[in-house]
Amino acid sequence: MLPYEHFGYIGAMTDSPNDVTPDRLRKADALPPSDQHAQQYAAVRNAHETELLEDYVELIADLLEHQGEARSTDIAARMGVSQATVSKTVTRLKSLGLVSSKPYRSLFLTEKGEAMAAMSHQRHAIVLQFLRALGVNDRTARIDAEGMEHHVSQETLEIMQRYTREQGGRDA
Amino acid sequence: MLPYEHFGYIGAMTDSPNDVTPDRLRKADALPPSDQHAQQYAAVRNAHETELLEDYVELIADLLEHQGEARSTDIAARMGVSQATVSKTVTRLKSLGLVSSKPYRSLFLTEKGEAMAAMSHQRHAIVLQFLRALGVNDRTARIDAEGMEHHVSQETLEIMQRYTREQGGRDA
DNA sequence: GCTACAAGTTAACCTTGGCTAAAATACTGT
DNA sequence: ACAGTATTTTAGCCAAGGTTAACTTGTAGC
Repeated sequence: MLPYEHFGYIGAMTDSPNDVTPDRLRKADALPPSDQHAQQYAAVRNAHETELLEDYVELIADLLEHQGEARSTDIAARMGVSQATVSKTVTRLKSLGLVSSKPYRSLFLTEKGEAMAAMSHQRHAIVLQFLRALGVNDRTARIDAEGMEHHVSQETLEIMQRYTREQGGRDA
Repeated sequence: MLPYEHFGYIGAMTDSPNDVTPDRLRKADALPPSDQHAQQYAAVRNAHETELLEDYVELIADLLEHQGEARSTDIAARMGVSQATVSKTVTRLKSLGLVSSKPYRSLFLTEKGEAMAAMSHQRHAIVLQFLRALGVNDRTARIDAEGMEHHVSQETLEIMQRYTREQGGRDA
């Protein structure tokens, strides 16, 4: 079954009397020019390519920090994936120069990997904190942040950070 | 080259003196229990499965509305992808009962497809308007919305909608 | 009504990210 | 030290989403 089939959204929101969309937003309904549109999709496809890599590297960094080592069993458990899959992906991470390890041994990050992990971690944290500052429930915020983090631009991140700061200050 | 390599983010944000994260957020640093963590990733993988399908139906609906017909050339151009790819994906959409068409003819949405498109379109609009209400530049907002929309939960969507409403009212 | 070009399809290939099952290596306890 | 268990890797499978190149179908113009 496809997700939307049990996602009772339409009835709840269509033709809502609360639609106060200002006119300046109505233009959202027009199609952008083809080439710009294509670039939008390209950006998403592009993000997808690095998503998984970032997730791995981020997780490895977390494991190294919190448990002292990053074993593929743990990664498999945390990612909810088989160890074989982890092994294959790690091979790819190595070939990209993000991870290093000797066969059958625990994993480490290269400098490049650490840079990526740090960036990823920050982005993740900013998005998560932003969602919580907005008032999203912790559990939901974590799930949304995991999915959203790879698609949030630098510009938006900065705005989120500013918002969180102001909001955090307000109820502190 | 990987995207993060030209994304000068770390220097700008690490150890910022503006880190006023309240203590209640510090726990974000701890790893969640393995099984919960796994569910987060599973949710993301799940979203990925329907993402492309949603993008297609949404685009087809837009084309039907704005140009009267949805031809695969246009889809290919707007998605920035070859026609062969569109053809293959459309075959999949048909087998899922989302799209209908006779060979070599223009595409239509089934009821199921329309339902999905409507939901997708609303979600997209909410996220896009939210980002703009936050103060994100239009162009950036479009790109971010395209990527984020599939990862935003019902709960967060409602909060975004509320925020947009309040914010929209404020400067109207 | 035929010819030429545009649009759609099919075939053959690639990479990624899953899986299971089996083999190789490392670790642990007696 | 070595037997048994746990971990990691490898092999072989699959589907999705891309590609190019070749083929089919549709449509316009003369």
